Amino acid sequence: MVSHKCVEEFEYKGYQLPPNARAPRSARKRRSFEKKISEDDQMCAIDLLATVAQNMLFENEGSLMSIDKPVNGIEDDRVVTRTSVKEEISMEEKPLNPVTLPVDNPYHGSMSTFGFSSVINGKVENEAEGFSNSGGSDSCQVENFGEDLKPGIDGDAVVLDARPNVVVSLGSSSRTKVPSMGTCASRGAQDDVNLFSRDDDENFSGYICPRVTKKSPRSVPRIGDRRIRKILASRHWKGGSRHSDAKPWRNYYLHHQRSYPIKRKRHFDHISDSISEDYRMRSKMQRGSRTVSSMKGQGASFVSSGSHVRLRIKSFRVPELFVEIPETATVGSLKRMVMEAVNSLLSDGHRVGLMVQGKKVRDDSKTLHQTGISQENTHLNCLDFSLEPSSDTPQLLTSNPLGHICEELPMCHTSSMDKVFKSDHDAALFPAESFGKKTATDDSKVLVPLALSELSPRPPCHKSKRSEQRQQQAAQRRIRRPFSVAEVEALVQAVEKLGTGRWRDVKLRAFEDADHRTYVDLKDKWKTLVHTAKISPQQRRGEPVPQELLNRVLNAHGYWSDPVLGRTPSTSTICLGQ
DNA sequence: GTTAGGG
DNA sequence: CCCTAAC
Repeated sequence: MVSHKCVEEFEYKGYQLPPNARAPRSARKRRSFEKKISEDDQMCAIDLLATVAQNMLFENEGSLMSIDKPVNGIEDDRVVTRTSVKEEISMEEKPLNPVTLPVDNPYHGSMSTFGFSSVINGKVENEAEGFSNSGGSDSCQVENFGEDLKPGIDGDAVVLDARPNVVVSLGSSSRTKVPSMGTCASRGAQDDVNLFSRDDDENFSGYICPRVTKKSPRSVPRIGDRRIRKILASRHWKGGSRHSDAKPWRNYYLHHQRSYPIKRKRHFDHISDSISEDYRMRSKMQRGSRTVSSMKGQGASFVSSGSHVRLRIKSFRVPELFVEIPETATVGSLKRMVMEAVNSLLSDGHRVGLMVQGKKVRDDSKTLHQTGISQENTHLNCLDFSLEPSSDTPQLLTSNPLGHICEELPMCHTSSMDKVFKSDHDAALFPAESFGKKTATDDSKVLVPLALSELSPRPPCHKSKRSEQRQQQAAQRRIRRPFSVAEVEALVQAVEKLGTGRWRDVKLRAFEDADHRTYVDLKDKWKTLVHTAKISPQQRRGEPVPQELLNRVLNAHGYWSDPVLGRTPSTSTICLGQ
């Protein structure tokens, strides 16, 4: 008999011809799915916001930050500092204005004393959505917003690039000085947005110092961090069939329904130390703070009598969060998102990690003294508290259908992006242009990176059905990262070589180190490149792709899509026959 | 896990 | 960029 066999590689005009690679897979027609997102799926920022706020803010003595509330994994016997904090709060701080959050429906605007307002270009924008109507003590100061959130600038969205440090200060009766920390401080002061939230006595302050970077958002955090994505993917996205290595989030980005659920990172059990460090609570032992008398039960081995350590958690940092919000959304909506972000940082579901002089202390049974925390070294700034994900149930996002509030929030879409405080080495791939390119009918959005912990808590929602949970769980969209010309070049070259059906190979070949580019991304980009190449230059958007590249795109596309024409196997091509 | 294609 | 279906 005669065997017919095609050899492995072909080559022609620089194209390498893999076996059976040219003929595109037969087109598959799919039925057009109705939008499956029901009303129930819609989640509004206010849901979580209010819920979380209710959960955490005003428990017990009405302390704004209810550190005192037991957090998962925290045992009374070890959280000395927790108690301390509590005591300090109760001793030093006046209670907040009580806020009534209806138990049956916590979602309806009772965020009074914990609202954000903003001053944009010197103008106070008061939202009318019951957000900061706390008895006249408006609570926000936004300095130097720098730019308006003006709609319709060529379709460009305004990017508020916040590498914020939400700093929550506790335990000071004096006016809270929000410490500048981390990237915030190093970023320069211009165009910062400071959002303060506080009660009448300013006992609490959330601080966000984003930078308005419509021009050069170079400090966008990486979203595609491989490590994170792997964790996420492995833990929660088994069912998804997406880019397996990068599937921490789901898409609930409902263009047409204009309802954008808050997307938050869930927390994951084995988040690494380095991650949890992002949630570090820095505490400084300070002399002169009030006596903390809550070492009960632990005093056994605690050095000499009366040797109390005075701790004060002065602040902690939280990582970033992105809020994508249309320019047409209200200021109140934005504030709500910020609010939600902050709240989510503070609510429970986490445990506290402790580091002493850089070393993690895992043994909860140790005394402070044994651990090296003593009166003598309280002056050392050697204690780090971190918020770590509790190891129990995974984080589930839930929401309740919320008709009318959703209407007030035509579009709100929060996406917690990457690990914060990540290096900026990927930031270059996040050019400003990335936020434009929307059709006239497409609402521009504003990306506001905010602080948010991917340890975001479980909102105390009445999660009823598992399906709901799943839907809520899905809530993260990767940030848009337009391809640079260089990337396009690399892509084109790879496709020329490998063809249009081997995206994984393309990825490996040309984008191996680009964690944020999955092979699906590459495939998608190629798709758009082909389209771009076919339309007139006037219709093109974004950073112009050199015509030469587009020509190559068309060539390669035509070449690889035509199963017969356009290629004349040369060298190693051998079809064995007869 | 990959690939293709619609949204 | 996301999602699903088909491999």
